[in-house]
Amino acid sequence: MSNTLTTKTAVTCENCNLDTLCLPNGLQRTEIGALGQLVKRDNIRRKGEIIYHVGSSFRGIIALRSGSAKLVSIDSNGNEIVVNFILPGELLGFDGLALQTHQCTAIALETLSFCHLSAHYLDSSAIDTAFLNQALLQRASDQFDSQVQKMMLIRRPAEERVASFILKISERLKARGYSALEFRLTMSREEIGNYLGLAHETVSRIINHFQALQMIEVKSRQLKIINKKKLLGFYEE
Amino acid sequence: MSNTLTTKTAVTCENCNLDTLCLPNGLQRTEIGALGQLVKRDNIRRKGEIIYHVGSSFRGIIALRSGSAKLVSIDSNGNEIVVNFILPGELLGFDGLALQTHQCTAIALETLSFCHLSAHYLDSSAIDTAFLNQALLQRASDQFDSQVQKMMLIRRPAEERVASFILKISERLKARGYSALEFRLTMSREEIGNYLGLAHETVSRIINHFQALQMIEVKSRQLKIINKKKLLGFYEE
DNA sequence: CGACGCTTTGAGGAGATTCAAGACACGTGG
DNA sequence: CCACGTGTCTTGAATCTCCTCAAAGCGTCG
Repeated sequence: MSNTLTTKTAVTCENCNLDTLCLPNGLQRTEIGALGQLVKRDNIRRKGEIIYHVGSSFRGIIALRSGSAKLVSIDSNGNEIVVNFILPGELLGFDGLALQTHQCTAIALETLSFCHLSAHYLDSSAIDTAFLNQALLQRASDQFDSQVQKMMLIRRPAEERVASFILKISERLKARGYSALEFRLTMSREEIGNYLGLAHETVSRIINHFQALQMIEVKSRQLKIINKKKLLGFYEE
Repeated sequence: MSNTLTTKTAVTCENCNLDTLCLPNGLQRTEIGALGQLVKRDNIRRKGEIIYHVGSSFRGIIALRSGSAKLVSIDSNGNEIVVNFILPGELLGFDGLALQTHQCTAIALETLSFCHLSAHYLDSSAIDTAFLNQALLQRASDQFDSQVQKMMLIRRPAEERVASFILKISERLKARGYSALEFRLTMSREEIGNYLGLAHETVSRIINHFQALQMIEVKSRQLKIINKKKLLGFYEE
């Protein structure tokens, strides 16, 4: 692994800059080292390519190292809904845990790289599984909490949903070391609308309305937050 | 525990009639016995009483033995939404797992009883925690899957949501040994509407519309499914 | 048996969708 | 480097679904 052609030095869990966000968070130093042995790195996908497909057997938990992805669910009529967007440092794959078969499809929104913690080791005792299981359980529950939060958001008026969406993306990017106030959306209006339960025209209208109100500046997918308080005010009244 | 005043013999995990639905499902006989030692039984709540409250510290996973409950989430503005309804044999409490603090409130819809697997033992090694952790992980993931399913449902037209709701309750009751075609709803129209993202008047209208179409028979909360195919047809076109 | 809460039913209105068309951005090839 | 084409984004107008408000009917429980 150390003789790659990249200019970077080999990345392990021990020196990964996402370690505080990713699964190792909370593990002992030695355990992180052990975990590092079990992880497959340097997986790459390009825009539109699939990370895993609905119905495929669960192969493990995935940690996004760079780039972004969307998690979509498809019902029996072929309706596709965006369950979540995944940013660097975030985990992916919990939809395959319960039934050992993925219930969703994960698709790259841009070029991305990810690490892969093989399912084989999730129930083996290669490392202190008690702690790892605990961590996984927490992450899985966290996914549940997020869905509940999203459910609450979907009940709110369209403008609140969009305001909240912008602010949440901002927060998540900030937590990962990116600018909180100026960033590029990697998903289309259509995908945002699908995620928020709105038509893409509605999303577009509201985003431009926010711009007219001096809350944000938008140019296509480039977004700049001008007045965070006003945005917050939309759903904290 | 065996010297209770009830007429039933003492219930343990080993002789509980919900064993195939509850957590022990898949455990070894001896492990079920061990698990039984850790469970607090005979907890009772009456209609409207709280099982656990949002913000309270996580004390463990709960298995509903009889009766039904609702799981509600409350946002910063005091808006209350019904996240889920819980039927006998179903598990509860996963909203407290990630942050060790409950994110939701669980409330009895009628008189109910439940078992309580103390959180203290979830990370101790009193029994084969590898297996139990695995089981818990699967249940937690299952909760996530359910929320994704619900998310998809909420995108559908109101009539589909109600049809799906009726059929899902029917299936869940059937799996627990109750009649699949005739049952009593333990929740109000208001609560159904809240759960499905509809006004209670809309729920009422649609239920009565279904009755006019000879799909169901309704008398207040008593419900009888007359034509399951027609109901299915509403969202499987 | 009376009161309260839940359910039903109707009318009107608001918010978001759908349909349609034009503007813009981006990647491709000349 | 620019022209072109495709897909994305914007904007407008008409429509529709579902909500809100209002009031009456029913059921349930003290």
